[in-house]
Amino acid sequence: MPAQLLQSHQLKATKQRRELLLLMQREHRPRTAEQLQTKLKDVSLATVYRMMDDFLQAGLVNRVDLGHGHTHFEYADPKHHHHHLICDDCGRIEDVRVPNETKIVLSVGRKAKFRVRRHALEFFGLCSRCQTA
Amino acid sequence: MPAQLLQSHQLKATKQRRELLLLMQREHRPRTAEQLQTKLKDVSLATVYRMMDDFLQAGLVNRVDLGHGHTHFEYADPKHHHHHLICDDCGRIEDVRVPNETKIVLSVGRKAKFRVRRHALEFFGLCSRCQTA
DNA sequence: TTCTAGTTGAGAAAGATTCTCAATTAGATA
DNA sequence: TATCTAATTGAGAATCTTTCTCAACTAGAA
Ligand SMILES: [Mn+2]
Ligand SMILES: [Mn+2]
Ligand SMILES: [Zn+2]
Ligand SMILES: [Zn+2]
Repeated sequence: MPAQLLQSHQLKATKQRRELLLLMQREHRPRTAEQLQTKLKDVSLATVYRMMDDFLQAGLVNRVDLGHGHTHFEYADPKHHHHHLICDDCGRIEDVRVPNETKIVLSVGRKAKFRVRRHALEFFGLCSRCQTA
Repeated sequence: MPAQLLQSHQLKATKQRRELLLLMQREHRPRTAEQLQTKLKDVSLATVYRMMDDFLQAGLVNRVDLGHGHTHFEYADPKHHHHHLICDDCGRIEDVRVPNETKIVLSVGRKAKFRVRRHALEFFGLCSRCQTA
């Protein structure tokens, strides 16, 4: 599947790209370039970053800023669009869906005459466990 | 005003902090540490970063990720909470308010039993000028 | 099988942010 | 007002993340 998905975006289906895309589909969690490289073995870190640029352009992955000082990447499954709740205390990351998000985004864009192509949204605070503690 | 605002947050009202806070209140636009330092003169870049940490903790400023590879900071005026529309083409940045945002954020937090303390939201795409061109 | 534009590895380079530590200072106290 | 001390700052080194360079390699077209 990764091979065809890559080619449908005009990307050569190299071994490295197929492996990275498959890995990200399996993980479906925000990961740093370094974390991904570790699980890939035999792929240069520079190549991970380069592939990530390609995937971002193709819309296959999203950039996620968890406020850790380095970028995280996550597979962009259009069927499971979501955002994140990030605990300031324990660092736990939960996925969350925002009701009526599509409508909200469309209305914001329409009002400003801005064609919204993508958006980034994260919530920071205290997860349920850390609130009680 | 900056002096009292600082002290109300348990921050010593040093010359550097007063100047930086005043500058950010005037600019009310996302700025990098370096851009701010340039306008301050006689303040070390390390100090700008340190003050930014203090201000972030106090909730006086927000971190803004415009996707430029470095962090921007913006004065957090509670009376003018807003987000940004960032043009992929020309880089223009527009402020935008999201209707019923407070309600949406509260409902997301309630549903997940997560105490949301802050959130980051940016929209990327094409501004009105770049759509026609 | 051949050809070539696109891709990759390895390490250097570039940038951004943090750290170290001696010198300075805000503001509490006498 | 003068003194004292913990907090803050400047300068540059250090660290960390991301990008760049360029020679070697390969996907996929012919
Ligand atoms: Mn997720
Ligand atoms: Mn703004
Ligand atoms: Zn937590
Ligand atoms: Zn534009």
